[in-house]
Amino acid sequence: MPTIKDVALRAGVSVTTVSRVLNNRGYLSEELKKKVYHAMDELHYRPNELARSLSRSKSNLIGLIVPNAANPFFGELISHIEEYAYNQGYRLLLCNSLLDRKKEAEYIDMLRSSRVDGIILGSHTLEVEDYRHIHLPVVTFDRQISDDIPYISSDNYRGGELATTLLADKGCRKIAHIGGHPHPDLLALKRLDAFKAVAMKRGIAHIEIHTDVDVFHYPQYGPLTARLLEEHPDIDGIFASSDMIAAYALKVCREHGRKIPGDIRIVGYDGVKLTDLFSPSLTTVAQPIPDMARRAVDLIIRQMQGGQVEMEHVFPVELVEGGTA
Amino acid sequence: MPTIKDVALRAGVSVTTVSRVLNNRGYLSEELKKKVYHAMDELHYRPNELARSLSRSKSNLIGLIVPNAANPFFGELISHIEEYAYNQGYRLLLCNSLLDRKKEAEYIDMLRSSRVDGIILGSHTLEVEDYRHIHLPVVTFDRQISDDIPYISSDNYRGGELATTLLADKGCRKIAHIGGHPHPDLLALKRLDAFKAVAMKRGIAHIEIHTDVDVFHYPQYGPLTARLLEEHPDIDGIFASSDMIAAYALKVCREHGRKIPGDIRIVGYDGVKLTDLFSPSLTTVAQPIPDMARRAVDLIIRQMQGGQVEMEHVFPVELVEGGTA
DNA sequence: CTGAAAGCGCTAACAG
DNA sequence: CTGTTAGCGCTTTCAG
Repeated sequence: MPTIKDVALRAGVSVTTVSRVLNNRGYLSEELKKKVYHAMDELHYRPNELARSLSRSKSNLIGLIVPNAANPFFGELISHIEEYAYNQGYRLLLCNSLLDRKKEAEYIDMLRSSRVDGIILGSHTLEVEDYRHIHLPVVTFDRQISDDIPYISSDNYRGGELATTLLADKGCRKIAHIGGHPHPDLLALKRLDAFKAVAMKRGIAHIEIHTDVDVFHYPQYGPLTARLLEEHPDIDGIFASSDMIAAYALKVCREHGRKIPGDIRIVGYDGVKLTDLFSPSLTTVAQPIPDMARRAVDLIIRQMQGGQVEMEHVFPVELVEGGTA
Repeated sequence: MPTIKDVALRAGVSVTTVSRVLNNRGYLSEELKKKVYHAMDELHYRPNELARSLSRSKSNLIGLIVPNAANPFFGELISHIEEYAYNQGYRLLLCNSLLDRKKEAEYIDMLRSSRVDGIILGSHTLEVEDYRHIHLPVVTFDRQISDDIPYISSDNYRGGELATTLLADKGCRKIAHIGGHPHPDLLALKRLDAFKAVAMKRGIAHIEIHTDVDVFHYPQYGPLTARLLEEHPDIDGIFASSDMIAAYALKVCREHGRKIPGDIRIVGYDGVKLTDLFSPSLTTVAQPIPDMARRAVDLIIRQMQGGQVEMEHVFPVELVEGGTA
């Protein structure tokens, strides 16, 4: 593979000059540029980013840790983050933590070794302390790790209000919230808070059920919903903490002979593309995923440049009325 | 950030020695190792992978280009590839081509600049010629680019047979195949071939419809299916070329008042996790995604090591009977 | 405006 | 068995 030296030789200039045209620094006559570019083309030259990164001590790499790329929500997030990062001149190093503490810690180490310029955390199973030692631009999704690490989230409380209010307005008398384990650090918990508050205010019976630990292990939501229906046959509204959970709830309700939305109304959360693939489409509280993805990348870049950044980035949600509520 | 030099100084040895314990090369007394490890710990030392990669001219990076990480099939693929690659000591550089020729070409250039050790192509919109110049271990999914680039696919023809035979066995009299644009290079075309062959043999009326270009632009499958139902109201079986397409077909059929599987039977392809999230679960031809992911990584590694590899890697498919057929 | 040379952090001959 | 030293390919002072 040709190096900058080969190009210099071929173009009859010094490596410094080649480097200059490569980075377009300082004055360079058109003629000179042409000559160098020509040599590059002839040799099929591709600058070695490893060497550049090493020498500049800047890799233009962003690490992204998510629980699982196979999850539709994270799939969309990844897709948008990658796209925007690429447009800003950054490459993406992707990691699936599978919500495993040890693996997540390893990944963080690995990313530091890789000298990424920053880390976007969509998964954060570790303790606050573990994150303080990263010493790198970081931004998290849906968790406030410390007051010097910016976070991005949707307006969870508002989302919970929208969903629950919709159920109430549609006349539900007994509603349930289904979600993952309510870890106190998770901002998604606010969806539940709002659910309770609205139900209370509207004088509606409400119950909450959740998984033990792994929020993203979907098969468990089937039995969970089934149990809900058996123990509370009079349930007529469900607020699921994600669209995937809503989909499972929808399925199980139907299998139990309930008409949706006739007997039971269901509202999801996230607004992933997949929602309109169901029949009827899922009614859901949509997060502006592309905007959030973009913000994540921007925050990494701004921190990298030493800029001061806001710590809270709460994005507005929107109720998308499908046919399940 | 501490360097190997700092560690050497702190441990009272040379950098060579530190490098040796880092790579566990040659004989090293336990005592010496301890000393070095201790120094590393004290300094919170993390070897700089950029420097290592540069010096060894091996990055332990694998580039993965997919059409879109938000697509459930690719989401699962990415997830498995990442997991296996990581276990083998490789990191993943992810790219979304969005099926855009120019972008894909740019990504390939970028990955070469990044000195990835190999490229896994889940997206391949370019001409054969463009790929011959990569000069790097490559493996593709579902497309045979040339006879020296290994490819991975499911047994498309067999899958098409399974799906179509199922429809025939269930008594369908007029069936349709819905898929993306049938690009001749795409191995997925064999699903269609099998569909036609089986339908012919069983004496069943059959038609095929497909999108114009972008296979992964799902919204278009709605209208496409709607048109199908209007022009051929007597359709009683659909073989969709992916689970996502099947999901859209399911939805549209229902919206047109058809009972599934009573009036129309639907079979998908891929076997993504999402299939059992529908009610009823989608009947589909499942590909062994984890095995295929693993093979992709193995093939990159083996080629990298200069090993000779088979060119064809066709994986068995399995009919998964959900409730739509 | 251009080039020589030092250095980014690590590896690997090659000596000792 | 351990250390010296010359790269890996590029950037960036610092002279000229």
